[in-house]
This record gives sequence, structure tokens and C-alpha cells, in this order.
Amino acid sequence: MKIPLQLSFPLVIESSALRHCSGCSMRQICLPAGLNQHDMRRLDQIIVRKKIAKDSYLYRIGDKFTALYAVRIGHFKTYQENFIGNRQINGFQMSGDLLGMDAISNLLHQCDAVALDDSEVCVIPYSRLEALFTELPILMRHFHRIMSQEIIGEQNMIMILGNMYAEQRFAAFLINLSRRYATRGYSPIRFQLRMTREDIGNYLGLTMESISRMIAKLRKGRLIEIVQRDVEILDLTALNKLAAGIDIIETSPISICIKSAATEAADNYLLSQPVQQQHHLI
Amino acid sequence: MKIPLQLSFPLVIESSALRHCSGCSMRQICLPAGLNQHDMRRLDQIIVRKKIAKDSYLYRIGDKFTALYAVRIGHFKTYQENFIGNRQINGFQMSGDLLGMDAISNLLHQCDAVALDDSEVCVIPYSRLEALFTELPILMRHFHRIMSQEIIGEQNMIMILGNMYAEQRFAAFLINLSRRYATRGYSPIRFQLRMTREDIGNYLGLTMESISRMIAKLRKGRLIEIVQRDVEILDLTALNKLAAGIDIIETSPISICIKSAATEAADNYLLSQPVQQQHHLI
DNA sequence: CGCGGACTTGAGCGAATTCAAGGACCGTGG
DNA sequence: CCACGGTCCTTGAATTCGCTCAAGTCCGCG
Repeated sequence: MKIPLQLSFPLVIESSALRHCSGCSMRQICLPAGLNQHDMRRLDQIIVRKKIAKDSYLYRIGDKFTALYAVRIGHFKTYQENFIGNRQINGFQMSGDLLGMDAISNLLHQCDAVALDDSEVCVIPYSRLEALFTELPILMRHFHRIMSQEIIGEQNMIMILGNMYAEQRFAAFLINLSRRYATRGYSPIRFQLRMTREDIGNYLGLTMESISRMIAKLRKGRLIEIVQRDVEILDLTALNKLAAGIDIIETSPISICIKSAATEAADNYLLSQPVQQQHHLI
Repeated sequence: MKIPLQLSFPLVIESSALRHCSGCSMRQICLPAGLNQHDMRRLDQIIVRKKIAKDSYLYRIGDKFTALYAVRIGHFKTYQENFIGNRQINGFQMSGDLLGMDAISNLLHQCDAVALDDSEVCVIPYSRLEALFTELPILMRHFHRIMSQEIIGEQNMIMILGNMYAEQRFAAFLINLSRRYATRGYSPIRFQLRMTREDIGNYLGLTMESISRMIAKLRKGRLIEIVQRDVEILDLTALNKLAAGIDIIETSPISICIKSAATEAADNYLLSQPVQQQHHLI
């Protein structure tokens, strides 16, 4: 049987293995981490993939919860909305991250999830997943670790919003992205922001203008270089200290300098943090 | 066999049933919710109780994680600490609340948990609990709902810290306590604060002084009455609107009045929120 | 080339903080 | 019984960090 050329194309690039967890580059970060080939195939059987175009919704607040989603390609943001229409971005998700766990308790989605890029997700029907847990305890255990990690991520966010200055917040934000890209095999010092300044500000409890000012400050301090949305981290050590509240960038009339504090420990502290964060800072 | 009188006392008040989930007044809120008698007994078998004196630690940051804890009697606070020693309170836990879920992923506790009262907890060994999940899917499902609820609670906290004014934060705090006490069968309009103003401020990303000022403001507005730590909510409707950002208390030179906004919807919105929150606002 | 969205920068303002002083309450010990 | 010290809380005045408002720049795109 011959398949028309224009149809064969997607079939060719997505060979059998590539269409499944075992062929996915995120398998060590994502839900199937730790599963053997056989068990991974069990998980594969309940998953389908779905493309989400840039700026369109993966799900919306109030939607019925049927599945979790693992980001395969692209980026998302999730936000809540309060009664008077204010939005608060909860997180930015990238490949390997799991979305929708906040919907498990009420069976309704609590957030909007919007694609920042043209993206692709794995749809994981939740009832079937829970059924699998009974048969695959390793999968269950890893799922619990992922939910726990989500809680830790949000606690870090609470620390940032409750305790840190604008400068520290923004530094922590960059460090978080850096770590997460590193975990995924990308450069920790060169990456692209996928969100607007407005989104960053909203996420960090600041305004767009404040983000702009913080960028200017860190650039003048020669900690980072940012052109448009292309980020280069020039001094990760200093950035870590800044986020930790150990150093402060001082603005003088003539030049900007970094107060070099004694404690090298700050680096160790910040760098020793688990790298496998989900979509929150530090 | 005779038991000396002074030993018999605790044995008498804790009859067989009372020492177990089936005899616990929190069983519909806590982990065993939804289990039948038989399954509840299975859970009972892995649980032991433990008393924690006021101001002492249930666990500390870095402690090895072996068990989750369910509050039976009393109150706790949990806080993180950052590198330079700043603390951030993550939540206040009361009876029926589960502590320690953030430790599942790293097998190390991420917070300090301190008793605010003389308290008692149920110690739930985690490895045995996970083993039970395979046999009791209902228990597993409820556990997932609890973790999801924890995530929602923290997202609400993020909304509060990222988007709300001091006044709104404090109102949301009171409403949250009110709801949680109501769920537990206590008065939603009269209760005692178990924590200092400093703790409240820390939790809400404010200072003790600001909390004091917000109390004064709400008292003058006749929304609440607070003497020491005894709270009486005089106008829950107005408090809800305040937290939602619909009304604002206006301070005039002569008197204080509440701008009465049209939208009664605010009440419905706020009151329709799930009551079963864990230890976070709204 | 002109338009619009995203971003930057400056000036003034305001909410909450910091600093400071004082008050209320509680347990302890004389 | 009251004085004493400590902790917790309140209140006022000055300060500050980040916000609001406003103007202007940059860049991609039709």
C-alpha cells in the first residue's frame, strides 16, 4: 500500500520509538523517570500527544479536569485570576514539566495555561494514570516526588514574594531559568526569555517598569547582558549572591560596583540546591 | 491485674476506639476521609500518636523524612529559612491538617514545624503509607487530593503576596481562619489567634507594625473586634469584599465608613470557594 | 515608511517599612 | 500584695522601594 508523499513525512520523522516516552529526550526528567522499558510502554499506552499553537490555551480556569499534561516541546505560562480580574502568573513551564496537578482535588482546573511558543504536550488521562499506579509503584512514587517538588517550588515562590527585594527577585528568576535549562541539556548562561517583561513582573509581584529597571541595573553591574529577550549571564556567582541577599549592587554617580562579600559559601548553598525544580524559583 | 491509679488515667480516657482514626473527630477532614471501617483499621495499624509541647519542634529543616504528620490537637506553624537567615512562614496548621508533604521529593524536611500550643500529632510512616496505597486505592486517591489542595493553597498564597494590599491580605487571613474553624465545627466568627502579630506579618509578607495598624483599621471600621488574640468577626460580608478588593475602608478625619459597592456577587464568589482548604488563605 | 506592540526611562507619589517611644499584660519573686 | 522584667503589642514620624503616570525609543511587519 502506497502512502501519498505529503502524508508520509510526519510518519517518517516520528518513528515508532520517537513517538513514545522511550524515545523522548525528556524521559529522565518527566513522569516516566526511573521506569524500565516494559513499564514505560505501559505508560505510553495511555498517552497521546497534542499540539498547542502559540498564544492558545491548553486549558482554562473552570475546565473539567480529565488529564495531566507533560510539556514535550515549547513553553507555557499558567495564571490564576481573582474576583476583580487581576491575574497572577503561577509559573512558566518548559519541556519535561507537568501541568494540571492543582486540578486533582476539585476536578476543575484552577488556572489558565497558555502556550508561549508553538508547543506540544503529552496528554495523560488522569483516571488511567491512577489506575496504573496500583500496578507500577515506581511510577506512583515518582509522581509523589513530582507533586512534592511542585509544593517546594511554590514555597520558594512564597519566600521570594514575601521576603525579597525587586533586584533579588529578578536575579532568582534568572538563576531558576538557568538551572532548568542546564538540567535539560541547554546552556545555563545563554538562553531566550519566552515571556514579556510584563509577564515576568506579574510573576514576581512587580511591574513591567521595575523589571526594565532591574535589567538596566544588572547590565550596568555587568552581571548579565540582555538584548531584547536574549539573555547572557556574565557572572553567575555574583547573581547567586545577589539573589541570596549577600551582595547588593550599589549605584554610584560614576560607576557601578559589586560589593564583594566574604562568604563564598553563598555559591555552594545556592548551587547545592536540587536542580530538578519544576517551574518555580531557586 | 491491677494497674496503678496514676497510670490508669490516660488509658481510661483513650478507649480503644478513641485511640484510632474511627474515633477521631477529624476523620472526615483528615487522611482517612472516605474509608470504610475495615480500611480505616488498616490505616490505623501504621499510625502512632505523639505529643509535642508548645514551642517545641515537630521536625526541623534538614531532618530525615520518615513520616507525614496529621495534627490531632493543637496548632503548628511551618517556616523556611533562606541563606541569610530570613524566615518565611509557609502556613499555620490546625487539627486535621497534614504536615511534611514537601519532604517527599528530597527525603529531607524543607521546613521547621513548631507547635504553637501543646499539641498532638498522628505519625504516619511514609513508606508504609505508600505500601498501603497499592491495596487501598481510595486512600491513595484522597492523598492525591490532599496534595493537590496543598498546591492550591500555596497558589492562593502567591496570589495574596503578589497582588494584594496589606488590608486585603489581613482580611483574607482572617477569612481563611474563619472558614477552617467552621469546617472543624467551631465558630467562624469567634476564635483565638494562636500566633503573634509578628508571625502573622511574616506570613503575609508584612511587618508586625503593619498588622497592628490593619487591626486598628478594621476595628475602627467595625468589621472586627480584637482584644489581645480573641477575634470576633462583626461583618463577614464586608470582610469578604475587602479581601476581594471590591470595597476599601476609607479613613476620613471624622469617621470611618465602608464604601458599599453594588456587587453582592463578591460574597457568593468568596463563599463558594471550597471550604476544605489546608493551611493557606482564601 | 508608518503603525503597533514591547520596552525603556524619568519624575513624582504613595503604601508599607524602619526607627523610636511607650503601653499592656503576665509570671515571678520579694 | 505590688514591684519588676520580659514579651508582645501599639502608635507616630520619617524614610524608602517600587508604583503610577507620562513620554519616548526600538523593532518587526505590512
